[in-house]
Amino acid sequence: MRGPRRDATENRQNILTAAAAALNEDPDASIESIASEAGLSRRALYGHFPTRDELVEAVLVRGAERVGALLEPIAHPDARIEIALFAARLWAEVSHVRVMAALAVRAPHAVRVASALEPARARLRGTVLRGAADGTLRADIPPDTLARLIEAAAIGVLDEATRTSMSTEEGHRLAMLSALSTSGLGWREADVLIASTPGLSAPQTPSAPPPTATASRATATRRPEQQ
Amino acid sequence: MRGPRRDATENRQNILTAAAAALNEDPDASIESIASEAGLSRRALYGHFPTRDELVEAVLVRGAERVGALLEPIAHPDARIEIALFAARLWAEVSHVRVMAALAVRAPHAVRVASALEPARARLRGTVLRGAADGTLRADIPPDTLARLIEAAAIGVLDEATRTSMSTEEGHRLAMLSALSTSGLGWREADVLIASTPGLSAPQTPSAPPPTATASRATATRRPEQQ
DNA sequence: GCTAAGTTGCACATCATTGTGCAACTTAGT
DNA sequence: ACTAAGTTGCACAATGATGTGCAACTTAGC
Repeated sequence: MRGPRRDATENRQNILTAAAAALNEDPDASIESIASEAGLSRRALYGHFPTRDELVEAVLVRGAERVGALLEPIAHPDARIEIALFAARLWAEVSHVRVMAALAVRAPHAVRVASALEPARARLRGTVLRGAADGTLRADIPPDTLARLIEAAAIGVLDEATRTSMSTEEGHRLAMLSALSTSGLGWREADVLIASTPGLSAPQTPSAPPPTATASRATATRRPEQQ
Repeated sequence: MRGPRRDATENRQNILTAAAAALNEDPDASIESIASEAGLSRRALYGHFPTRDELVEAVLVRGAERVGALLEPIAHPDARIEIALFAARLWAEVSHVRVMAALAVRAPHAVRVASALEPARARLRGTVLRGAADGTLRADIPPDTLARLIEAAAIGVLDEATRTSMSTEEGHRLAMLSALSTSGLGWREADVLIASTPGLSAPQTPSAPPPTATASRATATRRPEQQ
């Protein structure tokens, strides 16, 4: 009789995604707003997370894990293509990535975000390094710096995608183009590479195609009093 | 007998730059912290700005004006070069630009920042449009979008510059490279363009004495501090 | 249908921050 | 040296958000 209830653990996930959405549009979103977006009372949140900070932390870790897991299986002999694939996959996780990017700016969380993202970043650095070594990527910028610039460029696209409603295909393409351009490719090269490489042309998202972040808002306050 | 004192108006400037610096590392910096950074008491700030919001607003407007004024005189028949020049000038105003970028994310200020930056952005859009029309810039991304991506890329460099201490020369070069790459140039093209165009090669800061080679050690020297 | 897990609403303490009022002090400008 | 402009420090009210305690209620799982 003392097992944790099923709907409770599932609520925990709701809270996390609600928090991600809320923090996405305002990094200072209050517990209150997060709770209402999750369809719970403020008080109930404390049953799952003892502290706002721990909640944010959880969102962070979860996001970083997702991104990490998403990037991990990607591999390609051509560093350029691998980077394009990175960008493409990142696009599938727009909201998570943006939350982290937004929180990374806040002084208090900066360190945590950094450490949470480290694995994924290390991965990118590795790819950039390889590309610089075999001449497929630019050689005029130190690899470590270049890796961060690519990341920044990718996040730029994600921001842009959120600001203007952008179709999934368009975002997918832009993310790759941006990453490739920053990597040193001329725009024609980039276009050709994308067009001629099977697997880059279309966003093959089997799961859920994320349109553009947070859909529901405003009318909150209402809680699900189902049967 | 009733003229405003000289040191008071000069304190106002101190406050603004202090606020810029403080908000730069934490967009939520308290009045207290801003005051102490400016060397004044919290109470004294209210003698200059009635409200925290108005202070932030002032920082914003000032930053936007600076950037606007900085970009306004730039003109070049070649859109690519004009963009490189934009990036270069932006580099000279790192802190101001970064503050605005950081504040642009905050929900409350987003609109104001946007409108304050509008002139500068319009300028960039114009240049991108021209470049797209005459074939010097990429044609695979809608100009308006491209303009924002270039902006994002530039800010990415600025962030990177702030994170790692970066020499003035390095930052200058990176800012231009990043903008040009996003604009569609291949890295070799970009390098050649910069090298072959007089006026792009070095950060022409009349005030700061160019570090005479002796200083630069492995660990990059310092980054250009604002006034 | 029992029961513990989970939720709710409210009251309450705490805390950080903002913005004001006021008296005393210091300084710039004349 | 006189005076108004500016500054300081303190006290104080007002928020707004966080986190806790508690009693009552609802629901999932057995």
